[in-house]
Amino acid sequence: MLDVARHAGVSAQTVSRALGRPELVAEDTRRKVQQAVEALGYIPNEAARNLASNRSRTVAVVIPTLASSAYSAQVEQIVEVLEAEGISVVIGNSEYSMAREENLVRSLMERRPLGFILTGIQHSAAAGELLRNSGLPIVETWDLDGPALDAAVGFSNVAVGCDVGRLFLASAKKHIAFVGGADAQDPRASGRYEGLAQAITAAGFPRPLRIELQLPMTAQDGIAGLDLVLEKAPLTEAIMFSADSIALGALLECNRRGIRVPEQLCICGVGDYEFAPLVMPSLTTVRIFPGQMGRQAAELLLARINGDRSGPTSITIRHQLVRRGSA
Amino acid sequence: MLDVARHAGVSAQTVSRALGRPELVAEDTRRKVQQAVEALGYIPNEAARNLASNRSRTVAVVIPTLASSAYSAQVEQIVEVLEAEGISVVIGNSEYSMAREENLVRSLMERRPLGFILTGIQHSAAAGELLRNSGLPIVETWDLDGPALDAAVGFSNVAVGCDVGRLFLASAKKHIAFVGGADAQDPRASGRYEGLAQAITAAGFPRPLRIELQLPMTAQDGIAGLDLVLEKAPLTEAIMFSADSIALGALLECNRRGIRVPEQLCICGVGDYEFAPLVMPSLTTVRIFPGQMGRQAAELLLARINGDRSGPTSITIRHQLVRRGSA
DNA sequence: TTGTACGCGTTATCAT
DNA sequence: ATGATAACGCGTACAA
Repeated sequence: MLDVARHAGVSAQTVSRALGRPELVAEDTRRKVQQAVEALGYIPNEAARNLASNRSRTVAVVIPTLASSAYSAQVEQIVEVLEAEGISVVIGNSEYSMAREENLVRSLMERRPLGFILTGIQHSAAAGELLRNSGLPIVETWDLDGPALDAAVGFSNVAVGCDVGRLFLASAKKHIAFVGGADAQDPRASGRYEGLAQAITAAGFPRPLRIELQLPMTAQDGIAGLDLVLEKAPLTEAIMFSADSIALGALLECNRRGIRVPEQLCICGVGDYEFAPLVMPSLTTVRIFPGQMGRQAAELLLARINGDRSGPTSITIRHQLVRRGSA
Repeated sequence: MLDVARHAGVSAQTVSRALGRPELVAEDTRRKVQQAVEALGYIPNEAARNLASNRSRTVAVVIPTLASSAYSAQVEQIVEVLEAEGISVVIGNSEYSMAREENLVRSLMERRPLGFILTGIQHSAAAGELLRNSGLPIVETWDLDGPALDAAVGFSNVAVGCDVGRLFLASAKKHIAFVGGADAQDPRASGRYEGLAQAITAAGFPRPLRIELQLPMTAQDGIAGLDLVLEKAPLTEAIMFSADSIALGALLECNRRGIRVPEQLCICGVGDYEFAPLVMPSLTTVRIFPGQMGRQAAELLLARINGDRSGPTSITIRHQLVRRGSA
């Protein structure tokens, strides 16, 4: 920066201002500085900037994985919103592990980010404390079924499960099962199961069987889930899967085995993945809107970063039962 | 850090060492420092660390978008490899624009990243110069059909097009068309078209029609591409689409219109997206391995960051024609 | 509108 | 194995 200052015949401070707050610098000076910057190929040092101003231009985002289109769509929108503000996004993949999430939070804190966007409202005690004590704006996503650390953008997984339960009931199904991520890894799945169970038991039918799978889940795991259901509860008439990925595996396996869907067995997923309308029969599912969730999470975080705590502390992203052929 | 030093009864420098290079510190001292760190909840300041050491722990990744599963799968693996080394990943979305890519490179440079992973080998002149002059390790992905700035991991898009061309020829199709991204936005599509054209013209048939679409492309755009092909070249017997997403739209539209696939019209995509085996008829496509590409790119970058320039400067990720029902 | 002095929190270097 | 001192490159606060 000193080189640029000399080249432009001004002080270093003026260069700093010309770059950071151009409105405080005379038009003429600014141009000279700009020319010097280009002539010398000067690139400001973000670390020095952060250290001096005690402020980074980074937001930390922690998600389970980018391999699932729901999370990547969410991150895509987060990046888009924040990039426009000159804020960059540092990604951490927790791989569905709270321990890994805790490590990520700890190491991301070293960057002194402007804020955090997290997945879910379930964190290790240490991570929660770390986040709370930081005093940073924090937006949690994907789960509105409990208290947020600071603010949350998402939906109620319980409500999602409820909707599916009611759909099954409307088709006069009463032997219901649920296949999804294990409770310890996937609290969102647990919420969906709870909602399903509430709807079913409220109608006077027995609490659905729950099969817990290890994450990440592929279509193959869906078949395993189907097998377990049929083994433990052969009378099952309808299965809710916690994600379309595993619902898909089960659906195709039913076709192979000659189990008629939805006559013999109803199948419903969550997510409305790209393939859901394409399979035969087409997959009934619950549509969620991860991109919107990402966008709103980023915008809410931005507001809070800018000191605006007047906004809502919780934003609901709608979900939508999409009834197709499989249930 | 001074607080920690006082609490542990040592100097700040020892704290720094205990954290950064524990092997240089006596076992006993290290434990005391560790305890002080935990007692005080000390979190190192990455900006200060970067400034003092003149070294960040960041890698910059620039891709067109995370919304496409190919790119997000790539980034997922990059993050996984680098996270294990304590390096974090900053993402930039170019939205298929070289101008935006240039801005991203410029602003990411301010973080003094350890290296860059970029998409494609086509960049604006200014971006190229910026990257070259930085002296940083750079890995370009997705395109091996030209000279890399530094190193490249990917495949030949020309070869992909060639393979599809030969497949069409093997089915005795000679009126061929190509639908894909516009040349200015999507150089990878241009490579695929060139390969296709090479194969077709080498067999003595006319150069295929090329339809150029604006990015990003959805299934809907595939229908528009199909329409244009049928309008400009009604005799077309086979269409290569530059991505499965648009091939899907065209395929479903053919079903709707009663155009028999593959008898009347062969359709082939690229990417082997999740839905490709699921549609009717199942989609013939070229499988690529974005996750592998990401992993290898990250590993190659790591090696170069560590000063190891002995490795290859170009790594080929295999691709694979997957013949299914549509061609 | 511009310049001067100082400090941000850490690591490198050298000394002990 | 540990400590003292000097940077690292910039923004803030204040003065001119």
